[in-house]
Amino acid sequence: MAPRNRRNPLALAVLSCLYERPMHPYEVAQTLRHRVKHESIRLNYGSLYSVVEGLERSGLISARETVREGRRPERTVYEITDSGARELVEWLSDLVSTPVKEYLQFEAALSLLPVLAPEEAVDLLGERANALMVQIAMRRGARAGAEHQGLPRLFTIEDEYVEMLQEAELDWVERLVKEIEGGSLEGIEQWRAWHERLAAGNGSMAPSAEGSDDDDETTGGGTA
Amino acid sequence: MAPRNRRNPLALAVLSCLYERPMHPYEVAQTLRHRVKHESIRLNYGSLYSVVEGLERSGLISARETVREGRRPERTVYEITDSGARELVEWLSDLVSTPVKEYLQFEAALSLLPVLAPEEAVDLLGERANALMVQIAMRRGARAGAEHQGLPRLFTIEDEYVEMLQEAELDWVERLVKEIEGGSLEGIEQWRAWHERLAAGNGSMAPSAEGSDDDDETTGGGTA
DNA sequence: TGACGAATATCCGAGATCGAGTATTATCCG
DNA sequence: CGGATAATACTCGATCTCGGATATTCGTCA
Repeated sequence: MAPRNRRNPLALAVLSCLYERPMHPYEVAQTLRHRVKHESIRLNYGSLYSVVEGLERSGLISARETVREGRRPERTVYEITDSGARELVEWLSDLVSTPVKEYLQFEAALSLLPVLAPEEAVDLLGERANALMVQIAMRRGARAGAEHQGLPRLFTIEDEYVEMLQEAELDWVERLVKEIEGGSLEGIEQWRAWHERLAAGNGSMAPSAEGSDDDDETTGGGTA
Repeated sequence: MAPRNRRNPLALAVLSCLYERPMHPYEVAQTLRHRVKHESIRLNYGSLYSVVEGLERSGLISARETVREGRRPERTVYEITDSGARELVEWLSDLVSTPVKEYLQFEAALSLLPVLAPEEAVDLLGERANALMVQIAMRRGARAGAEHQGLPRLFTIEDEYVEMLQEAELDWVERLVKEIEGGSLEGIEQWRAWHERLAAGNGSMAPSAEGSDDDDETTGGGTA
């Protein structure tokens, strides 16, 4: 009973399905698809089967039977165990109650933004803002149009969360663009200066701000 | 020259460091640490060296020399190639201009929220709200207190982004709690009803809302 | 001076992840 | 009725990821 690895939320989704009733892995996938949970939880068959294997090894689920219909591949039906049900609730509670640090692609990009020229950055951020507007509109359309086939909000609450994040990001990006264009973003002079020197053929540039006065290499840097 | 895999942003960070000057991998790590970029870009030594290997295989960087000082392990110094510099700008531009779908842990949790009892959910969401307040306060404190050692905002813009996301989430979570408590969240009656039946010993519950009218479960009903 | 921890610099193997492949049956369409 | 497409149910191998070893040197404090 190796202590489970709580990295992949697909395992959590599998547990939650088997909590309802026993299923075979492919059926779990179908269920998640029908409920559109694969848009919040990464689901691909490669991972699914290894995740299921892992859950079995840890004693959180157990194979109940393997059926074969005609000459189609065997289906192994799994059921959740008591410790599996406990793990489901514990893990889920943990995810709800405790924010974890996520490493977002856009965050990474922002952290290296000075590599791009300021005008470039403004254009690209503008593109992003447009894309976000489109995505938000589509999401709203999907929700309003189909009204989720009478599915109460509770069961698509994750969708509202993501929409709200996108809206917040859109606002922020638009403000950032204005700050760059208006020159009110601290550090923009250095940014412009470097890229002008770059354009003039002077190769070396440093996207960090060690140039001013105190060279704190090796000691200072950290925020304690 | 295998077409590079743009999954791990650490590769982007490596490129951006080597864009400034040639370095050996460990030095890249130091640089990123000093600039506190490891809080936006997942950095661990295991990945670093394999990422560097991959970049070399793809011709985006190349080993310039391997130095040995005393009897310490050899250090291989890498430099960026022309195609590496192009890839850096293209990749970064792409990340800035095009939002990608992120699979957030909290999103996953929300999508399975009905597994928990409503009162449980309220408590846990409250805990989350508190934790978020603490994190936001600490982040602000760190920024205001040290004023980033004179580091202009431009170079820590990713930090502002993350703070803004946390604030938005905090607001949203607080609103959600109120909606659950106030009973204004659509679907809450079913939620309560199921969990009351659960508590009364009736085992079977379905966290999806297929019970009312349209029943397309698993495309075939019972396969058993 | 010599013990001890921290820093330097890299490597390794177990496990996770992913997309593509396989083999069969059901469904549709004229 | 036959051929194309979709759906069913899983498998495989190549790559990626991570945490922890490894081996050396530096600083420091008694």
